[in-house]
Amino acid sequence: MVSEWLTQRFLPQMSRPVVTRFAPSPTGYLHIGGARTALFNWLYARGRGGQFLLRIEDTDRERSTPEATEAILRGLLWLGLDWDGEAVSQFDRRERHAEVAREMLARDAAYKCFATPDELEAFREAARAEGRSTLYQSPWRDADPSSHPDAPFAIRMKAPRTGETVVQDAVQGRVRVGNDQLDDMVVLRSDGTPTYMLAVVVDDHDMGVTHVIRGDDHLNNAARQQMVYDAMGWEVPVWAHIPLIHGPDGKKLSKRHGAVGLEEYQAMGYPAAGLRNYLARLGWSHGDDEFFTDEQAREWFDLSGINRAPARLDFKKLENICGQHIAAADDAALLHELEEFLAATGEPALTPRQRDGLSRAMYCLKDRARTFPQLIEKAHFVLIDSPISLDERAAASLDDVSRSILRELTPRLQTASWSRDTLEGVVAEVAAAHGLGLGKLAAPLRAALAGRTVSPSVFDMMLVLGRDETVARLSEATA
RNA sequence: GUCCCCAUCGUCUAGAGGCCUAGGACACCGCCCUUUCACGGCGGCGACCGGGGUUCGAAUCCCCGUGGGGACGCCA
Repeated sequence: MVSEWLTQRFLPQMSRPVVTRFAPSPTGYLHIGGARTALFNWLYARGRGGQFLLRIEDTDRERSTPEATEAILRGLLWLGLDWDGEAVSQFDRRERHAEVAREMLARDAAYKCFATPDELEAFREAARAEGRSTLYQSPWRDADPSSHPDAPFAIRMKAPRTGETVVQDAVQGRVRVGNDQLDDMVVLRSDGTPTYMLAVVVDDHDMGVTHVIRGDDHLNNAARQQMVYDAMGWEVPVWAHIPLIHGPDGKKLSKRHGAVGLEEYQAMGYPAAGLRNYLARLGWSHGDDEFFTDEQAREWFDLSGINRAPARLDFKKLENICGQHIAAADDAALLHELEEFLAATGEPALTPRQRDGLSRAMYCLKDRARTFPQLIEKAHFVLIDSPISLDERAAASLDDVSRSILRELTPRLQTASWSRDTLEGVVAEVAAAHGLGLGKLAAPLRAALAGRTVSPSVFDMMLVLGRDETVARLSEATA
């Protein structure tokens, strides 16, 4: 029992060096679901010393745009998913696809179909109206070649009409499809261009792809595509059809759920490492592990850990994971990523002074933020210039009494040694002298230093700002 | 309509016949820590879709319902 399960899940994957691929069609932005598919392929290949390839499925000339291709590449790069070699253009390989179609014709695995698109449409309409199956059975399948008209034709696969096709899937298990459900799909259009069904198989074979990890909306297609592999005598890759990502309401992810394109996630300020972690964990698990590094993900990732049910996007959890990654990140790397975020969203770049301050403040900022905008918000005190403006609540906490106490504190800070212990001692003494708790004095101090009522610890701010700036802000606030 | 896939707390999930009084994480609610916001700590709430089998024993295996999703193009 167990050994059979092991055999089914693992055996096909053990023999060949792993080659995976991501094959998006460049008709828009990079979908967050597509990004996860890419991630799974990347994780699987990288975790096994294999190759991760990229192919742009641009055979639909109407809808494919170079801008969309650019957006996809940019998105993958931002997510940190590097591919091996050059991205392959499927359109560029159309001659090869046509060659395979002709080869299938020669092998009698395919035939010329002279039915026109109008005839097909009429057939489907009638079938639908009568409640019959819309699967098209071409009269040309068994027609005598000598009776062929001198007209444009499409090349159709000669699919078996009886029996069943079995798709052995690493995620879905053994999937059986009755051959009466499979029609003679077109592989080469009457204009001589290949269809997706043909191109995908030829390319995957030629590129040496061993594992096809893709959305389960392709599960049905796998049965059809196997016919092409069989017709050409090619080895069928390991299939792994992963469930799609759904919106928070369980419906197919769409615009109305908010962010769908990867670039929107970037613009919202999620760190790439956090998004990788979250996306990897969505529909895949390794025991109870929730927070992990890329190294761990590569080591742990396996097809057997992929769930079969669609998963819903949960922004709260995404934020939480991102917060953990920000907290765990190296200060310098985080600053660099923050600057890239600023650039990507069209924000003004940091001044040298701001970068310097941020770099010194990072230690007390990063365990409080889940996204880059939050990080920037927390860093407000170090980003602003004198004279600093107070928001309404900060202004309210700087009343006359507070100001007079701060005026008393200022000269003492001018002579105190600039360490946390000393600063805490000095502030505590001044507070105590007025019969106040630390909290009472911290509020106006915070207002004076940050112009707000929410900020990092007042002592962290003083340490980051330094004596001169601290004293300057206090003098300014009490003037 | 036909075919395919799926089904554990609100969400992501652990679970491979006895380790399950069903575990973890996020969210939510308390309390603690605390100079604010956060972090953190402790605790609480909270699920095996329904019905039949199989078995000494079922979240786990089988069947039927139900509910979701996907596919049915000379789109990809």
